[in-house]
Amino acid sequence: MRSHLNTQAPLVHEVLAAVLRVRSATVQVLLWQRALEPHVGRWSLPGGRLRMDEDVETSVRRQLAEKVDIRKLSHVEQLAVFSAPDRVPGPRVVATAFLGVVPTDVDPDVPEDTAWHSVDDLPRTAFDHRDIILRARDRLRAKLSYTTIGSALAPASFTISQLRDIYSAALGYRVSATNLQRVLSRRGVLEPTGEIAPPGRAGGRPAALYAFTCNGVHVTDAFAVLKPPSNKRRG
Amino acid sequence: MRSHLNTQAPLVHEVLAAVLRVRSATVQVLLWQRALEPHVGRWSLPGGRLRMDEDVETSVRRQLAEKVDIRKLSHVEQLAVFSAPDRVPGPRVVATAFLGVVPTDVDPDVPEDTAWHSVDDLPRTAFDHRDIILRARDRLRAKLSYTTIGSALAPASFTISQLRDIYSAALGYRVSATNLQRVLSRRGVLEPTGEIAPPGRAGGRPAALYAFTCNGVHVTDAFAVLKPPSNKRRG
DNA sequence: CACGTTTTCGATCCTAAGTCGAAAACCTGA
DNA sequence: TCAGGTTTTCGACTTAGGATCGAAAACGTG
Repeated sequence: MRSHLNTQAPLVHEVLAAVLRVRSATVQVLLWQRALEPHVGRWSLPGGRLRMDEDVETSVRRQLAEKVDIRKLSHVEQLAVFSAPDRVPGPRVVATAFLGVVPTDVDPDVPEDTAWHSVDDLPRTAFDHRDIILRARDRLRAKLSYTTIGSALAPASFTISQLRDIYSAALGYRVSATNLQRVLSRRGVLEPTGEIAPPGRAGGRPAALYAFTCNGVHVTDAFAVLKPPSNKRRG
Repeated sequence: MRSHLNTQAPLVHEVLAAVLRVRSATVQVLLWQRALEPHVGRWSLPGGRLRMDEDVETSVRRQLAEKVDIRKLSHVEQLAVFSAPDRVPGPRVVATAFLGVVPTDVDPDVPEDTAWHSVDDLPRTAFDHRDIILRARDRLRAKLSYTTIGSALAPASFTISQLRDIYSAALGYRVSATNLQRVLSRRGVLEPTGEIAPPGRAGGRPAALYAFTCNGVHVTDAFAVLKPPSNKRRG
């Protein structure tokens, strides 16, 4: 069955990364503006061609390190394959899309043609990249409920209020600090560092600093849900 | 950046399907035995090369329909990309793996060289196909908790006991019929057909027939978990 | 030092899953 | 026909964990 594998039209495999972070109470994605046709001026996801000696994850990490200055992503995972025959003009290109996450506290230098954009207010995007971005955001939202992917969004140490703001921005609805605190604590993924954050200049009780106990993102054993507030039960 | 895409070494993209079903209280996967080198005699997943005019999902459905007689899979979804440079000998082949599901009641004709194998007791498999199969099983298990993928495993109508056996086999641990009934009913995905199944020849109260209300597999809005019974809470 | 502000913590409510056991409905064989 | 075995079904109870609220704690400022 694999006897004449090389006898067909050429096919290119590229990797693309939707790198997300939370900033200014919104989810942002890293995009760069195309300088060449096709789709000049439109914004597109970083990535590029898969080399022959690397797998897709190695490739996406390399290209992110090369093209934009992001060496310490807090999380990377496969998202999906995008393979519509006409997804890009010209020769066939199949893409493996990734979800990347950067903590709120780091602010990596990015090249001139690169910038963060709010996912809720995207500029004109190239090819099918808009679909990929939205898919990445949905994945992030879903995983906040039953994994420790929140640890990839948050800085190394934080107050519960800060963490609440991060979760709220990522999920798109207000979550309670009390409940977030208890849910994560009960799961055993949150622990106090012992340190205290200085209060804001408006006063207020100084907040305790917390950190995630886990290294890396993993599924919570008995996972449960952080539900949107409102919609009550139905009969 | 995409100026000289065609100037590199050839790359082949294949699609592979781990088609699962529940039978004889086990999860089974459809495999075919290789007749050619490399890996002659080993068992491998159905699939094949991606054509230039189709996306990966179209491709995997076509190849399943061609190579093995499975035209009505109850569910198909992307699993992951497998792309280790040396995953197959010879020219580079990147694979998009799929999870497929067949209901317990249909028994499609399969070619001579093709057979169902228990996932818990696999024969010698080719390339990295064992990893793919196990990944597919894990995905199926996880999704039983928070999606309606059970509707893809089950026949069109069934008794709660039958459904319990299906869930038990797929999950690998005994689930309670009472609880399963209540959980699925509360989610609104289960409804009685009104019909009654004849009792077994050992007697017993005749069981009511049920059916899933949903067409297709989707995530339950407020999803929760079917947890393994035993392990009690920790202090 | 009264007042506004923010965090923190306990108490309570509620949904939904896990468990148990009895009743219902059927068969078979004496 | 009826006693005993079998399987399903249903209700009641327990338990886990998320949602909500309000009071207390701990800080600034005027």
